[in-house]
Amino acid sequence: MSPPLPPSVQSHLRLHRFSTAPASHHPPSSARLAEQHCLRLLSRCSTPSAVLQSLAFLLKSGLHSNPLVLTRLFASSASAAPAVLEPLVAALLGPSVPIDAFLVNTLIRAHATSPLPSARLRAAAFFPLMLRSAVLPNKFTFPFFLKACAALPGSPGVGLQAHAAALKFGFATDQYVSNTLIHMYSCFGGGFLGDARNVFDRMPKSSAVTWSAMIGGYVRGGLSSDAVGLFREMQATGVRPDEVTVIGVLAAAADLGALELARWVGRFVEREGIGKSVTLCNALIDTLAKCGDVDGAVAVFHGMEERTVVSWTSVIDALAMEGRGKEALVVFEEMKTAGVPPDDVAFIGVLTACSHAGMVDEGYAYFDSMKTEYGIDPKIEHYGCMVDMFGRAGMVDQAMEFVRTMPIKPNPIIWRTLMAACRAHSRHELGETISRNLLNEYPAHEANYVMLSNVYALTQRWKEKSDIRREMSKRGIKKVPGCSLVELDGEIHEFIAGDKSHPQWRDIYRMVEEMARELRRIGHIPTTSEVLLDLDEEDKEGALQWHSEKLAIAFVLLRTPPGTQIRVVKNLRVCLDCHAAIKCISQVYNREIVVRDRSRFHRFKNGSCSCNDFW
DNA sequence: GTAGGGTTAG
Repeated sequence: MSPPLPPSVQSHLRLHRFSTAPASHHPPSSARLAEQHCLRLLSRCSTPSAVLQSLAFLLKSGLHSNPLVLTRLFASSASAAPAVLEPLVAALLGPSVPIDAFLVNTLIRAHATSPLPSARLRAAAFFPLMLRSAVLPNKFTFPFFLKACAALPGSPGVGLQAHAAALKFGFATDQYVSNTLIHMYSCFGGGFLGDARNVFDRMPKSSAVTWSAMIGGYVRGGLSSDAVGLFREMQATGVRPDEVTVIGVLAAAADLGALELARWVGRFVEREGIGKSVTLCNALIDTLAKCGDVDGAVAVFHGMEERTVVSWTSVIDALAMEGRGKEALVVFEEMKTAGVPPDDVAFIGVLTACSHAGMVDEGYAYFDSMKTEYGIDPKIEHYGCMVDMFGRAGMVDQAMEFVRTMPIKPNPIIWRTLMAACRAHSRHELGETISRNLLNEYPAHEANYVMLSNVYALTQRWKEKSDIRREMSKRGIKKVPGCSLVELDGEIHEFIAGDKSHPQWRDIYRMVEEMARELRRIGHIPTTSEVLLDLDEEDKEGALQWHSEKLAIAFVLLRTPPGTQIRVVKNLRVCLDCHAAIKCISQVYNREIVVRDRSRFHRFKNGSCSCNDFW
């Protein structure tokens, strides 16, 4: 059904009828008039509803087969709602419309950038349509087409065909096409990163775009060290990095927790006169925060002339990560006062802040306000925050009831959040039930085995526990090894639990032993029981003493002068024993130790931690 | 009318 036409269109229709009446010598063709009107209308189409109205007019006036009008409409609708795109496609494919490359290109682009997966899926299908209609692709076709394929990382086959077609039509060596190929392959992940690198290596000429695409690809693939390495290579070749390149490097620094690098990028941007756009500042805020420099992040925020909802959200997240929930809420209120309406992502930050600071009532009020004040439908992430909030506060039954009654099907993350609550508040029976269900539904996920095994350990059911372990190894499921990173003099050093691959491992292990002696001297008792060993997600085989964070801390203690801050980034959560041990280390060695966990920051100083043992 | 980029529950 067509929506009601706006008054302007209705008045035009009247005008239209009027003008079709027999007139003077050169009667203007009604089709021509309507087309002109339509083009005028479309040139003002900036909102989905405007596009929809134009569409209604098109269908009514029979212009939906006019290629010029259609092309313009597709271009206007690139940012419009998917609901608009669907009838457009139907309009195109229904009547016999003369198709040219321009039209198909526009169509591919409009669909490739749609937020709806089904629309993106269709984007790539327009290329065969082009060939069927005996239209040759032009130089604009492949960048659009490949970008559409990049949006479908689940079906790399389409992308491979696209690459083959680009070769066949002689466009594969075009700069734009090559750059997009790098991007596309790196979006596919896994071994395709090698294909991206292949394209990159074979390009005779490269630009900042080329390097940025490859750097971004490494970051996306979790190879942030390689991204940084490639950036250094880029500087050696003399290609001038631009804003986008630098944003890629910042993402790498954020991933690695490399504060020195992040600060260096800040200075580099100033020195090189790279424009400090809102996007760049947002990346800088996020990166500094993820490297543990919240105050630096806030300083960047305050220095910005223009701020978007992303800027505000980044600061809120930064504070929430440090457990500074009250401050995060203050910023959220300031954002609203500043006239920036929060979006769904901002609410995730706010709800996380409430959850981590134990502010259940506030959290509930904000959750309600999403819908009532801002018309935002909560997504699974928001429900997840609420479950976490109840769970952390010890309201496990409320959390369970919340999950039972929520309008979205709970996903594994929701169940794992509940599990964490059960573990923290000793609700072993409920935990076991959830854990078993989870494992039945998702038998390929290692985390689910670890959880059930932890429940058995907590209830001293060693037999069941070892059964689970056996099941895991039988299925070839491995735990993710614990891994800690530290940055020293611009180098990133990586430590894995119990590994001896570092060139200085002998010194490091001696230092760890010395640390253990010192800790015992002041009365720290290592929690070596198997229960606690398994409480962590860390590999069971790695003895507590050789947990990666301890190796990393020992290394930095050896290599830096007294009083220097120690910063560690860990891929998993810190285990109970390491948490207690690091508190003591901060006291004995008089060092501030900042550990970025999988979920938050811990600042150890004078024998205590900023998380107040609540994490 | 063409390429690379910022915030997201545990």
